[in-house]
Amino acid sequence: MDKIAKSQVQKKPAIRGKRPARKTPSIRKEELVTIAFDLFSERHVASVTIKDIARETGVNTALIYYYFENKEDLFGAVIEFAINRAFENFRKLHEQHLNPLDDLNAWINNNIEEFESIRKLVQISLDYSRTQKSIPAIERSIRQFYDEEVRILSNCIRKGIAEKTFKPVDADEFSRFISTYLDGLMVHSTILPETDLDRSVNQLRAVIWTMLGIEGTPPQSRQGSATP
Amino acid sequence: MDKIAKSQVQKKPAIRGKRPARKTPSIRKEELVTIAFDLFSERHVASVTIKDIARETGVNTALIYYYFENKEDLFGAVIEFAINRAFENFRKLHEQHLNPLDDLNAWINNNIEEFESIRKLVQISLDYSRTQKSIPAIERSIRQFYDEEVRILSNCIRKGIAEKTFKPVDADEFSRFISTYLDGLMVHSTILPETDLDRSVNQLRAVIWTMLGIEGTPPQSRQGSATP
DNA sequence: GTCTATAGAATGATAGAC
DNA sequence: GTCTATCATTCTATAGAC
Repeated sequence: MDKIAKSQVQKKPAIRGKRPARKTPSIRKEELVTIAFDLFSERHVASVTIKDIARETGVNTALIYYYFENKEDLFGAVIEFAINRAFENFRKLHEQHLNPLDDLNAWINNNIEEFESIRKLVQISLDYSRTQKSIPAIERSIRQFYDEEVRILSNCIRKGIAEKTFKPVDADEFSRFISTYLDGLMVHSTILPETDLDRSVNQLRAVIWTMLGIEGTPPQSRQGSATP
Repeated sequence: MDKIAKSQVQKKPAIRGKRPARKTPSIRKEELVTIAFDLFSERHVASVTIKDIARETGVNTALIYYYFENKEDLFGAVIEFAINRAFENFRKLHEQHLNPLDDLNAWINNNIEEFESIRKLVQISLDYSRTQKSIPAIERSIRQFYDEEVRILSNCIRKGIAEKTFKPVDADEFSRFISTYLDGLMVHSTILPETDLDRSVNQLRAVIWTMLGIEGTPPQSRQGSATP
């Protein structure tokens, strides 16, 4: 319900020429959730005030309460939004079924490309978890997110093992291991901003390649190097 | 300065029989920091009120301001406390130099034993990092903590490689990898409380053993199993 | 839909008695 | 050292005009 998609930018022919800022409910709601998402991931929920969100969005405080019951409600919408977006990405991985090795590479690359947005999601999930509040729907979503991420990888590894491309390992267990490492990387890059992501991911690849007994060296990622 | 050690429970012969709660400054300060540490790791700094800390400690709000300038000052003291405690643990690992394999096991076991307290430290460091506030001393401490943790492990691995017990790997890189995974495990166990720690650590051992080409199966940890 | 204005409820922090 | 009392500020949330 209440889908938030960044595409539809239909501006609705201005119901009356009265006020300039008037927007379609869905658009405005999307805007608020998006901005709140960024703020909540940068700072903790309790540190972000309704005023901050209003200011950043360029609207009045009261408007937020027109769209959301209260701050907690908005927070819930933000988590839901972030998880839905993550799931949309997973779909991409589901569709293309190449060979296990290419699938594996696609999975890793997806994690690199989406690193920032996954990092934010993880951070917010972490904040949510430390709330004593329990919202079953949210908890289910978070769990599903992790399950799905691991499931895709696990399937790919299992397939590779079946066709003897990979050495036999416990696919579920090893997938969870990889997923956990990536979470660690997200924490690291927050605590120590100088963390070299490419290097860390290459190290991960080295481990995966060894564990799965893949021939040859894994593809290296090297994005921006300051000194050539 | 202002060492906080949980041992010295000297109650100081009650300066005057006037009030029952009166305590030595260092004792009281330690008490406040310890309790604040627990609260700050369970919930975010901004979600923990001075009143919460006062109530939990069994003192009045004003007393906190007798020992600390303000909330931020207390937060700083808490991080410092947590890091110092972590360093004390490292010392233990520095002293006993057995063979590389035993040292490696000792390092892993230390991480299991201290898991909860390290998890709290990481969580608080993460919270600190999201503050725009920059306290150089704190930042240095956090960095030192990670460096030291990795350095101990790296030395051990390097030694093992030198005496041909371990296969040659980039010791620094691989140590950082392990440290990152453990951070991930901490996040995981917070977000998904049902996370099986023993299992996750065993999986880590499996990876380490393979990467370092260690003969035989790694020691398994199995603490409490519900169904036998 | 969006804003102005403001109520009502914490919260961080201080003055001063004991 | 520790407490009582209280202030100033900040923040969530609402009522009501446009």
